[in-house]
Amino acid sequence: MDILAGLNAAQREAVQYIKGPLLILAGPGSGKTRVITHRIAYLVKTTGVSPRHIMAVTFTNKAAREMQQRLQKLLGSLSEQVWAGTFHAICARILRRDGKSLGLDTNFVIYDEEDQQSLVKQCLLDLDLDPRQYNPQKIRNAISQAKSQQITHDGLTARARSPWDDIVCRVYERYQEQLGQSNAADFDDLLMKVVQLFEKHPAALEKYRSRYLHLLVDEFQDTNLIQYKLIRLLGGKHRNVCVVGDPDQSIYSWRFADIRNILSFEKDFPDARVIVLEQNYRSTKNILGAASAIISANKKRKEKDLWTDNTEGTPVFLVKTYNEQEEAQFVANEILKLSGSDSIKPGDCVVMYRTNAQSRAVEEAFMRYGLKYKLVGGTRFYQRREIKDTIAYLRVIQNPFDNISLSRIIRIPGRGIGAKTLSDLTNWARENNLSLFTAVKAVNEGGGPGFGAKINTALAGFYRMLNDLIMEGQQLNLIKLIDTVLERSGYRETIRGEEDGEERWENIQELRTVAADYDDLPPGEGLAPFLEKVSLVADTDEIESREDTVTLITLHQAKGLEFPIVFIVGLEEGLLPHRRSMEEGGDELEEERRLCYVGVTRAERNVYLMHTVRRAIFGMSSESTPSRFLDDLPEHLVERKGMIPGEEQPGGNVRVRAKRWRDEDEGINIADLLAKKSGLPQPSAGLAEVNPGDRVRHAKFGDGQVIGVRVTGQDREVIVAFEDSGVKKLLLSMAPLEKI
DNA sequence: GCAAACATGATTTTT
DNA sequence: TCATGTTTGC
Repeated sequence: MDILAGLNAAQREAVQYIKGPLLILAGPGSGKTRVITHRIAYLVKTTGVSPRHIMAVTFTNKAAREMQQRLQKLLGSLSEQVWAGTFHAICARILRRDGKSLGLDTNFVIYDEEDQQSLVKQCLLDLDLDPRQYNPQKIRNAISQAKSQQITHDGLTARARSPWDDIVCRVYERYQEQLGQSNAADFDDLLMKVVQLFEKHPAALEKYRSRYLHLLVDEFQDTNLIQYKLIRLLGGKHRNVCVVGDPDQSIYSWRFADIRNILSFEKDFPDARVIVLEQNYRSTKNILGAASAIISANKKRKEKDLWTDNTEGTPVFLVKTYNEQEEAQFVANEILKLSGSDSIKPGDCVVMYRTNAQSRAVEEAFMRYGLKYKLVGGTRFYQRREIKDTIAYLRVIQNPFDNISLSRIIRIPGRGIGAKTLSDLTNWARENNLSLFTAVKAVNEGGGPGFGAKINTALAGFYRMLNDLIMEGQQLNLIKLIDTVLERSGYRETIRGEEDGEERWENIQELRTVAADYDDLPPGEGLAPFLEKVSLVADTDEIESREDTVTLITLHQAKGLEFPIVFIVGLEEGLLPHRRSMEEGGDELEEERRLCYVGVTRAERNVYLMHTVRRAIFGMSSESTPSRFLDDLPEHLVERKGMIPGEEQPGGNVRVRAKRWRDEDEGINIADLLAKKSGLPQPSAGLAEVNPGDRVRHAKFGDGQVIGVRVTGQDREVIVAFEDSGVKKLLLSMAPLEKI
């Protein structure tokens, strides 16, 4: 197979330029992944580089997996020798192997954000600081930010400028101490410690440098300082570093991604070749034009000239609806319409939004319309309480000094050990500089802070159970171990008795399925790799896409995906751009704009940019203003739908508004058919022509005059001033009203 | 120690 | 509005 076949000139150049630093600026839909994988294949097949000498770094497991799969197709089994992984997975592996000199034992646990937060809270308590006064979340974030720049506790102390900084520093110090005692590393540590390792131990660095002679980095615009440092260290000698990214798609600065890394790259590698991939293979001309218009308004930006050979396509639809219910209803209606008349299926459609809360209205409408949907994100699998609990048990078995996991499971299920006991125990452990596990052991041996007989018995039972499980952990295969843990701890019984216990239990069974991959390993040896896997994986493998299922997703998560039909809802000031990014400086606003750009550039055929007149936020409905991003759309690329300016009437002329997207549709209205068939209330149906000023008669209240009409969800609320019964609010669909 | 009342504050979330 | 964490009463 010819590796270069089907590549355009720029792509080909990027594939063939293999010696020395290379920066690829890849516009959306420009075949970026193709270039990376073909480049690797080219290195191996054409220039004879051993796949063992290639490392490819990604941000997500999904990206790593996809890369691996595509390499498999190009290279066959040779592809397995390429080290393709996420920053965190790669670093974790390096630390397991070589982290001893940094005080990390090979079986260290990896703390996720929730664990980090618990630890911060504990540290605050240890330091006699009130967690309500000093927000643990903010402190966690500050520590994470410091680590992302390789600023140690000492370094942070040196630059502390305010009382708040001092608090952060004190917590940071204790926090690191506690991580050490628990033989734990948080996500940031994985990176920071590898950099420390390489800086302190040149031999270790040399080992990896001489092994991985070709380095590729995907989504380079999302790297933070420490990640870039790592790349420089690993690639600094052979300088065969290829980074691929798009500054216009940088949307993770709040995770400390630093767009300046792209500039630094050109400074640190002055001889770097820069290749820009500008041809787009994904979208129509109109969509690309709209996207370019939006992103061009950013000031701090490298100009890129995207173009496409694709057709012009339909205009970008600019849709205005009254509120979020009608917005969602429009989406549902449109999807049904498209899938009736066009070659489009619901599975080709995606609804994107800025905040997760916005999915609600969409879900409700989809349920009414009988549309299947898949919500991406939400409460993620490994974040679920029952999953975290189960994993915490397993972690303690693997590493009893893991204080955070131990304090999680000691009270669950209830075994007569409560908050008070736990805090006494924790304090005693702290005073004696012991781990929680050792403290429990001490109580069992007649020491400890001195509890009553009842608590002593409870703790003794807990300690015995843990010991048994630790022992048996050595002798059981993973699945048997998990079953034993759930049974012996009483967790199974407890969880199944709870509300939605069955669902939770099924989730645990799902975890057990993941464990099946490690069940064939010899007794005792499956646990460690299993825990590694679940610590570094944010989600279960994606459910395969189905033809009949619409995807609901945040704009952030949509990066890297593509769909024929894209709906972006809530393009309103305060939502997109989000109000929190409007407060200060232009930088965050520019990022919001990039977010919008990412959304639009996901589309292949159609884009619907939607906004409302009123939207409920935190339960309170208020007027909304169309997003400033919409102002930048050139009129000739746009077609308006929904409420058309100039045609609306003050007071809310319901009929005209509803008509717009229902009656102009040629052909049958599938939604109506569906609704009738299923016997569900027909959305937005039965709209009587009622306007303020009309005289009406009510069966009970008598005659009156309509003084207002308001849209509420699917219905209209009519306010009528009755001659005899006073002012009443009535639902148009329910009230026995007739016009007189 | 635990359940129910109460207060609070609420983007985005690759690992 | 609603989910989460904290206080309160048994």
